[in-house]
Amino acid sequence: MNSITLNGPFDMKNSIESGQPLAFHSQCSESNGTFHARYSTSEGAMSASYNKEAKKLNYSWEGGYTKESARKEVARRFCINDDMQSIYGKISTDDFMTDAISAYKGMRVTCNDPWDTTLCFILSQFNNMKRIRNSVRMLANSYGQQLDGTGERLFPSADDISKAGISDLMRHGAGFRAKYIKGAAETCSESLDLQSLYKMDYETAKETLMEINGIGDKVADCILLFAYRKMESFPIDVWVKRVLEKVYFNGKKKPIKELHTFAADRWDGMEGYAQQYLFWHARSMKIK
DNA sequence: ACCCAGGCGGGCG
DNA sequence: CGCCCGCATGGG
Repeated sequence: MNSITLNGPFDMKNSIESGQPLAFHSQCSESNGTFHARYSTSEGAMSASYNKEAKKLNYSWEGGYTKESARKEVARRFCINDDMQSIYGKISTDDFMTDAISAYKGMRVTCNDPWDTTLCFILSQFNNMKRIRNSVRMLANSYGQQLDGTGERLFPSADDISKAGISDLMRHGAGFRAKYIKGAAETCSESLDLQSLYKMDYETAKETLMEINGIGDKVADCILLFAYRKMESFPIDVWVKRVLEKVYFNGKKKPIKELHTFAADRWDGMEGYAQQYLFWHARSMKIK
């Protein structure tokens, strides 16, 4: 069994279930304290589990991975080198944040493939978590490449989706977002190299993403955070908006623009991690 | 039955 | 430019 020993705190369950891309395309189970997840990528399938006592992240794989590339995938995916103490030092600005951190200590902002993240978060608009999961599963089953030897499907690539018809995409769970994911898939397989955004600064990368129909301020920030890990990004959805207004503005409604400025001032350079803890704490506590 | 969901683009004032 | 509206679909 291949494994990686972790130093800092790690909460695999919440890293996956907290509404990040893995929440939409992994299958999870839990048995006597060990959390297990299986997820597909464009190259193959990965099985990973975390043993809290031993602090070991165990993994195995199928498809186009080598021993080295598999290890790299897991280490990168779960961001094992994030310095959690330093991050917590930066974002534990008040009681609400310290509560969130203690509730989900070790939850990581994971690192995901740009196209996977783009597809997941275009699907997320005006949608709920369960339906997003089902949509991704249906799209993978219909359009993803087959993993050799199994009936399992890989995550559908931009090329796979670009070849589908809009009405078929609609029927496979995308609904009115079908035209957006097809357009994005065409752009990403023809004219825009998503790899090129890694070397762009936050603002430029965001402008580039928002040129795609169906990607607005919030979805762009999600892609920049969960794929490119640009920590200045601060996706503001209904939950984050509500919790910010409640905790920091005495319940007063504030425009998105002002909330972005607030976050940038308060969690300067680590807004992304702050958002993930705010979001998941607010959701779990059903703060409205 | 009825309400709502990790927003977005388009149309209007 | 800001505001407001409709949007496919299925889970609660």
